[in-house]
This record gives sequence, structure tokens and C-alpha cells, in this order.
Amino acid sequence: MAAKAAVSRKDAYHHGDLRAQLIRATQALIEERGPEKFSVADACRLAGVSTAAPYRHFDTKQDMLEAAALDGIRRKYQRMCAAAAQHPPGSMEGLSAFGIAYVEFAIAEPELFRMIFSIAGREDCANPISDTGEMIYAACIDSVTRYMGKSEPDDESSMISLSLWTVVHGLSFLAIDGKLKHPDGSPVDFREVIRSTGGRILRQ
Amino acid sequence: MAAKAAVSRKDAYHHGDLRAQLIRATQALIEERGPEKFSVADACRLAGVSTAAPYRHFDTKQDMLEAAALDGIRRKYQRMCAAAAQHPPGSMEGLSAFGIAYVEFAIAEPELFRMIFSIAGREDCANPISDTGEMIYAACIDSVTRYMGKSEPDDESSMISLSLWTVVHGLSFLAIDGKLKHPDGSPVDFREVIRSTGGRILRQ
DNA sequence: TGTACATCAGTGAACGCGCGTTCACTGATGTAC
DNA sequence: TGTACATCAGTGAACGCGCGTTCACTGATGTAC
Repeated sequence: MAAKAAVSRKDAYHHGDLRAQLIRATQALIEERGPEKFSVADACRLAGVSTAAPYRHFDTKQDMLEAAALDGIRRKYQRMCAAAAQHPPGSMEGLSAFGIAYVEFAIAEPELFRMIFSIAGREDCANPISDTGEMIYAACIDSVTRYMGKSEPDDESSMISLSLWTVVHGLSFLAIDGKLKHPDGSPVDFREVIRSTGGRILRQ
Repeated sequence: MAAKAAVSRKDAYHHGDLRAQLIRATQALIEERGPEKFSVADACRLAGVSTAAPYRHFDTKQDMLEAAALDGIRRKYQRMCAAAAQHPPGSMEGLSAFGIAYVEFAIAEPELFRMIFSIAGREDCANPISDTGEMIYAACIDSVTRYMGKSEPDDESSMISLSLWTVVHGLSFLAIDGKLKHPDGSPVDFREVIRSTGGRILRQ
């Protein structure tokens, strides 16, 4: 699916939403061609504005990319929380849903998923992207702690959280790299893997 | 550590090794500045040759990047095999060493590690990078099958291999993104995690 | 061993292109009176 | 309600730059005789 101009030039003037729209355009282009090929000019074409317009909202190209990544991880966090909220807090089902939403986001927006982590990994100092990542991890530790019937996180619950995160993170990358297959080529259901592996880790 | 010219212009002439040297330069630059910032011209400066020289060995910039990734995954495969070969075939220790070498490669060359998988994941058709990945996975299945005392891989041994791969792949990304920490900030020893989680998965 | 020559693997200058960014500008909007 | 004006958020033209790639070339090497 080729990206197309979403807004006519006329409507773009003072529409009050250009920042958000440029972020969407950036994300769409990254998925379509990869972050290496991304250009500010392309994002402008897609949003239907002049190439100077983004500089009212972002300092540099790098800022645009980081804003796109930040928007991505925030959406991811929201979806994970929404999925977990369908189940009792601290339940096995809630934890599974939390992890499943993690992998689903990676599958839905693989290039953005990759970019989120390569930015968060490359930046030395604390930044909003890492902060949101910390919130996700904190929510995981909290659920695990509740699941185990404890009032405060301890070494055990945090090590278990790390194991769960490892599995979910690993599954995400294997899924978007097309490796989640049985030897005969049939697809592996990552939800099943999360439920079974997650169960085994939690029950030790 | 800034990359520096490794060879004087004089020596570069007909040195018979320019292809390999450009690959090393490409890898060094990717680690230093990230793949987005990589340019053919920079690689030439680092190798001490003119900007036209690479075109004796590569068709395009993209070819150079792919050659760098292919060289990377082949080195990784060799190191993993060398590490596993220190232990009896099909032993727990051999499997752990195999996985530990996987994560160690990711930690040593994080940007190359990322690039290997984003190229392998993005390419539709089979390519040499994916082929090498398949060899690594096949070696894992083989070891697991031996460990379980079976003569042929079956559903069980391949599912266990997938779980092990998930853990090792996930740990690699968490490690290079600086997430392998206890809540108090002290580092988590990924070798311990591999041995313990791997043991639990293998023993079910 | 010496010479002629084909081939290989570089050089260095040049190219056109698209990019990121800047600038003076202007049309649209909201508000004070 | 109508008008004047400050501010906001765009335009469009332009810039200089560095890039990927091409080209005719040339020095070094290996080989046939």
C-alpha cells in the first residue's frame, strides 16, 4: 500500500493538527521504506504541506523521528494497559494479555518497534522514550508482585518480571523477522507461547 | 573511540584485501554512528581509498551494508560453534555456551546485530543472511535433540529450541538496550539467566 | 632472465540530485475595544 | 456587532552540502615466450 496525501493543501493551512499529522506521516513512511530511507521532504509530501512547515513543530529531522518513536511507545503502553484492564489485576490472564499486546504492537508496526528500541538503547541519558519503557516494566513488576501475593516487589518478583520481559521481547523480534514457524513452515501462535512459557515461569 | 584510517594511501593500492577492509570499515562506522549515518564516502576515508574504489567490489551502498551484515552473522555463527565445541555434543554446557556466545556477539557489536535482523526480516526472499540464521537455528535444534536422547528432531525438540532461541534473542536486545539491570540498578549476569532459564526449559 | 602485454584494481575529477534547513513573506485566527 | 491589530502557522523560493555513482585514466602485477 503506497502512502498517499491525506490532506489537501488548502485544508492543511492552520488545521491545528500538523504536528500529530507529521508524526503519523513519519510512522507510515518508516513502515513503508525503513528508517534509513526516511526524509523530511517525503513526510511533507505525505502531509500535504511545504518542506518548511515541520520546523514550526520540530527542531530537526532527528527530533521528528524521536517524536514518532515516543508516540509509538506511548500508544503501545496504552494498548497494553487496556488489554490488561479486561482482567482482574494481578491475574495470570491479565499478565498474558499485557504481554500479548506487547507482541501485537511489534507485529503491527515492526519498523517503529525497532526504532523505539534502537533510539532508547543508543541515547545515553534518560529520555521520555526510556521513561515510558520504564513505566511498562514497572507495570509488569507490579502485576507479577500481585500475582505472587506480595505487597512489595522483591528480588524474586523482579527476576521473574525480567524473564517474562525477555520472552515477550524475544518473541516480538522473532515474529517480525518471520522466524515464528514450526520446522514444517506452519506458523507458531505466539499467544500460546506466551501463555505456556509465561505460566511455566510464574509457577517456577 | 574515533575511527581512524587504518592504511596509508600508498599501501592501499593493489593490496588485494580492499573488499574485506571496506567491510570492516563499514562495520566500524555502523557501530560508531549508527546505520542511518553510514556513508560510502566515510568508509572510503576510513579505508584510505578513493570514493570510487568500492565499486570494484560492490554494486551499491546497500550491497556494502548487506555484505557487512553477512560477514557479521557468519562470524557470529563461527564463534557460537567454537564455544559449543568446547563441550560434549548435546550437553547442557554446550547448549549454554552456544547461547552465551549469541548474546556476547550482540553485546560486542550491537548495531551490526540489529542490522543483521532488520535486513533478514525485511528481505522477502531467501538470502545468504537468512541462510546463515537457519544454520544457527538448525544447530540449536540438533543439540536439543541430542540432549533429549532422540535420533531425529520432532515437535517437542523444535518447540523447545524455539523457546531457547526466544530467550537468547530477547536477552540480546535487552542487554544492548541497557535493560539488564536489577531494580536497584546493579547489572544482571545474562550467563546466569541463560543457564537457569535454559535449564528450566530443557527439563520442562 | 628479460621483455611485451593483458588484466586487475586502484585514482581523481566530475555529475546531478535530493536533502535539511533558512528566510522573508502572508493568509487566517482570536481578541480588545 | 464591527473594526484594528497582534499572533500564529503556514508558504515557496532558495541555499549550500555531501552524497552515490560514473568515467576515462593509470600504475602495479602476472604471465607467455
